Amino acid sequence: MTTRSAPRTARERARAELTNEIKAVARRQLAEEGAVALSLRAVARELGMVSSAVYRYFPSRDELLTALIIDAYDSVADAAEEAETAVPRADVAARWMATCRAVRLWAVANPQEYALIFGSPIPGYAAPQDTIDPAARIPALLLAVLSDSTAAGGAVADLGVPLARPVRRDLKAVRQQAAPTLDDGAMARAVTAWTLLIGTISFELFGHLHNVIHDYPAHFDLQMRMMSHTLGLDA
Amino acid sequence: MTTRSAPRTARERARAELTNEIKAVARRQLAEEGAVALSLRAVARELGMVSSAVYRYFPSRDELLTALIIDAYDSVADAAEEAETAVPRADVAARWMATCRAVRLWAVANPQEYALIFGSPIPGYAAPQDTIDPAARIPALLLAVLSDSTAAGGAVADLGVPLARPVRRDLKAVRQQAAPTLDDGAMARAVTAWTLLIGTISFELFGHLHNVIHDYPAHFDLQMRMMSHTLGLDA
DNA sequence: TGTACATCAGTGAACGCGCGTTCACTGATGTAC
DNA sequence: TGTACATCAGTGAACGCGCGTTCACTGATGTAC
Repeated sequence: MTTRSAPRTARERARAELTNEIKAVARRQLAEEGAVALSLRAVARELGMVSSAVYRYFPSRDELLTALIIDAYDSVADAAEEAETAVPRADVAARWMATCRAVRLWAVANPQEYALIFGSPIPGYAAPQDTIDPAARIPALLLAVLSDSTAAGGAVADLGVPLARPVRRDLKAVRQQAAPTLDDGAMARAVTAWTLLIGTISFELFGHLHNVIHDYPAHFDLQMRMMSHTLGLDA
Repeated sequence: MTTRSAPRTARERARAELTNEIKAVARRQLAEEGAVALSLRAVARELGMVSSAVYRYFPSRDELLTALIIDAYDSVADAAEEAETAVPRADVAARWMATCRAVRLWAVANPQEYALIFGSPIPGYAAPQDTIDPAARIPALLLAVLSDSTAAGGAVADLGVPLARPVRRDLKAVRQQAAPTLDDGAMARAVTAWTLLIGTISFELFGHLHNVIHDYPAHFDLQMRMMSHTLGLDA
């Protein structure tokens, strides 16, 4: 939802609007057929323009895909941040649950966009650098909650296993960038939490719990609450 | 690796062989271009036959896909079972780690086949009933290890949160079918473990740990060992 | 404010490609007597 | 064992479809003087 400096001329305004319309139509078609079936020609058709006209806005199909991917990351992160911000700062467990639930609800409402960013990579498509920052917003949010928790005296459960040196090296780099107050154990648990959050949603949406779990929200809540306990958030 | 009753006539033998050849070529093309790009025509071309001839063996593209999916489930389950069987029965922690590592190694060696079964669903393709049994083999293996562990006195870590009724209902149904000796807590942890196993591998293969984790095997081992500890396997 | 030129959006035709599936057919393999 | 008929594998042409991308073009919008 980045609002850039307002376009001045009619031409600039029309261009910004059509760019968004193209993305909106593409998003709709994505929702129906999946990312791989996304076609510039179909988008153009639905907009009533000739297929070559779309090239004035996106130089190739991949660029359109990239735009959709960035929008999806921003969209889910917006939802998560909004939910998390509404919770009193001191209640770290509730902040964690609010974040998790917001991500799941967004995913259930936008399954193809979810698959676009968390499903199998699209063959032949290489994600450019621009996707990195938006992709990091939710992990950053989780680390912020965990940092606030440990600052308030919360402690993650003992790992029960030693940390190998290469792992410590990797965790150190992330910590320095995103959560300087967390120790190695908390960082390792944070990776677990992030993996489990997305893993649980993917299992639900990709059908791996079909005929096994029937009450998805209850299942999700339990898994995330267990994680909350392990992260020391309800202490 | 199901070896059926040996085909008798030359025609039957040729048919079985060509069926396998088609699958093998399809598997190779899958590895290169991904599931969505899989085309009957390309497979036929590579086999030097006319595209319509493939229809003698698979009545449609979807049927070929189904065959590949079932083979993939069986292939990864074979690898996991073989690794798990090689470990002394009493060492449940080692059996758990052997299973996890075997699944990851298979996935790393066969990323597109992994994506076929654990990635985003293919739009327009509905998995038939035949995939259910092969898909259940690895979860069954994990439940067997956990059952042996609790039978020997091992205990999963306290959940720290109560189990809602709908969740208990779902867990009960699975237990009755696959692990009658486990209690609700162990069942809930088993779902976590299965989710985390696949989630961790998906994060690695789908690029979500790119530039974050550099030593994937060490990262994977740590996560699975932490889980082993939580499951009470190293007690 | 008015004109001359530059920029840009959108058109329409074309290139070259690949796909799944059907169908009538030839010729080889298998089976029953 | 030998023949007559039935089954099956593979051919080749065709149907009808959609795709991404390029290119020379018209006409509208914007800008500099």
